[in-house]
Amino acid sequence: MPKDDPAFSALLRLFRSAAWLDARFSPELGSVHGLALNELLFLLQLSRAPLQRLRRVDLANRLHTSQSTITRMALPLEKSGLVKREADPRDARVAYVTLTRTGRTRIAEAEATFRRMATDLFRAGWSDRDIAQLSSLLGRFTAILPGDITE
Amino acid sequence: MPKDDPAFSALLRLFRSAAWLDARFSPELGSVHGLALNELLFLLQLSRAPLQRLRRVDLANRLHTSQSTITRMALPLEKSGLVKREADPRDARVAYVTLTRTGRTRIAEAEATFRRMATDLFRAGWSDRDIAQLSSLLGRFTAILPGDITE
DNA sequence: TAATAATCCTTGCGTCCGGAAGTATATCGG
DNA sequence: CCGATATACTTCCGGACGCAAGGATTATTA
Repeated sequence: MPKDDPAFSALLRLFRSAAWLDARFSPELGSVHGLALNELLFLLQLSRAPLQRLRRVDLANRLHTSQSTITRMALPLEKSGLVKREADPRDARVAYVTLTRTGRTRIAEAEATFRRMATDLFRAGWSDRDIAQLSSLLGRFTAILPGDITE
Repeated sequence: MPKDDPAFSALLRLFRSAAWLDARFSPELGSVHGLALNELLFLLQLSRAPLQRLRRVDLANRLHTSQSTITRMALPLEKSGLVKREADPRDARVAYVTLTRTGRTRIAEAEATFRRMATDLFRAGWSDRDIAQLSSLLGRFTAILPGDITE
């Protein structure tokens, strides 16, 4: 067993951090806007997409989940009017998930509180340089992936 | 909407990275050692604990999951002999989860392949300094938490 | 000491998820 | 033009999870 293995510890800490942050943010996010973290990321992808819409396959790839999960997640969002179903005139197989006007305002509000939670998270003991560095390093993973939110 | 918000993008990228790495590592890990990623982290915690054992509550806190999940996860691991149940003579409420001898060898093997996957992950375009920096920055989150694997 | 509260674990229930199978449509090769 | 293959989506099924309730044991406090 290696004495010092930065790659190993970095990976472990990444998983631990994600699990911790998920457990920490989910309750507040759900109680404030009625959205699970997954749903926020779902809507965030749509808000960044051209025409505010995405095919279900692409959404699945961007969220690293299965197509069946997208189908199920879209249903309640449609029922609450945040999202609507659209057809593609060129290809009858695809069913776009499109952000509605109310969906846009809702995700804007949720994104605002999410940003506030993010800044609060780094308030204690993090310099601006630290945060930028962490974002940059993690960006090496996400840059490869489809749907990187670079703003 | 802020033009540049490093805290926001860092948090988003952290979640995206974790989801991607989970999807990437789980299949290989499962096929090679018959262990899910959660089970690997489960056993890893035990292997680092004094006497190779932990109370179920502590295990739940370290893995950021519920007690009922620990109860259910322990069952198949007991059946395959990687883990056994132990009582505390001082407190009849606790039921330790203890790593068995076969469990020790199994987690050692799985940890080895996990380390190899970790180094492979950073092979392209990452300097040793980058990896150490990422590990250090993420360590600020995990250092607060119980069960930090610092080796 | 006795009642109350706190802790540890398990079980039941509802929810969410991934993979396989099924349906519909599009594309490719002859 | 037509069969074969590929793609997009949905549905079904089994597994994994969190929460709330319950049972057992320990700690606290009057």
